[in-house]
Amino acid sequence: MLKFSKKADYALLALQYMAMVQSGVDAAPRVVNTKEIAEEHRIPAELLAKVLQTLARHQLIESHHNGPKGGYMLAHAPGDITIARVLEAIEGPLGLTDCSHEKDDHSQCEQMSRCNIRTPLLKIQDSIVRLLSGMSIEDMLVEDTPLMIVESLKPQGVVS
Amino acid sequence: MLKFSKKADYALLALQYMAMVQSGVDAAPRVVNTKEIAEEHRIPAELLAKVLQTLARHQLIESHHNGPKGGYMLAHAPGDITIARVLEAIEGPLGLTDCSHEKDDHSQCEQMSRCNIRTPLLKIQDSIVRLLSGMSIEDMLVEDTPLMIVESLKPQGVVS
DNA sequence: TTTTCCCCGATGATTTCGGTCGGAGAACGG
DNA sequence: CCGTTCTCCGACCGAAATCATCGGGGAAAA
Repeated sequence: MLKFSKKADYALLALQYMAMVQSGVDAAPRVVNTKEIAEEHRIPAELLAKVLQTLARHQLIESHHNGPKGGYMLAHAPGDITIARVLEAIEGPLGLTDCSHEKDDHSQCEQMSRCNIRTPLLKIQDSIVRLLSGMSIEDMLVEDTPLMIVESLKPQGVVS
Repeated sequence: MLKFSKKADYALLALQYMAMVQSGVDAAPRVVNTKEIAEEHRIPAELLAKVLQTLARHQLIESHHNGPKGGYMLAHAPGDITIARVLEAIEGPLGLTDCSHEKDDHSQCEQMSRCNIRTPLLKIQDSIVRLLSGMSIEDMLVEDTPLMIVESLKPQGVVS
């Protein structure tokens, strides 16, 4: 459960590789093509191509279709590309429930009035989104990944 | 993305309802049956039944098959039933990637040696699991759900 | 005995996901 | 100048998981 799709994995893999190439020792803004990433990570090139197309359509990377020397480049600084943005580009708006992005009226979900778990789940979802928004591709470059601290505030003192 | 399955939704819904009945104004440890929950929340009874069976098999609730007065009851205090436990019971061990529960050797994933995103993703996963483990069914009973605070620590000062 | 409940298995429909195919445009080599 | 080669791009298709349903069986209460 909570598993990323392979497309999301490939997207993160590719973006991390592109950031590593660009921000690496040679600061030359090189253009990388699909095959290079696919061979580097031993993943099917066709599926990766579709993932990169989606990323380009969402402005996360920019495509240079210049024939044999074409390819992709990051459209933003690695620190500005958050995990949340990548996931939203690949798999649409992220939300735990179907009713995450609906108004409080009962337009869609009939049983919203009887639903007692919507509010708590929205809280959890908000925390996860904030978590994913706090980590960027740049954070995946360093060896020691920044650690996320999560602590829960319980207003009323409940006995554990 | 990151969406819960309907079975997970039904499980949380049912557990919250059972907790509300048990910990409500009448502290009588009443037994609730499948049909009652299904009609209360307007969800298909057959699927809910299977969900409850799964929860019982994982010791989260206990079944009382006492004929017409049979049903289910919480097996633990609502504060001891975390969201993480529920999700694991319904959908198996939770992990962002396929290689979450593998050792560091290359037993399964061929490209693990080339995978530069495994460590960061494991960090994120750990945060999410900690988040889901920090919230219980009891927290879904109160009106104002406890809020989760997430903050990221960036060890080395990176320019934003 | 009849009803009502929990329990388990098998089945079909719907959606998503993973993967593959041909087409259009631009640079390189002759 | 022209064809080849390389790239990106969109449409297509089969496989797999999921959602939902049904039927059979056992046990306890009415």
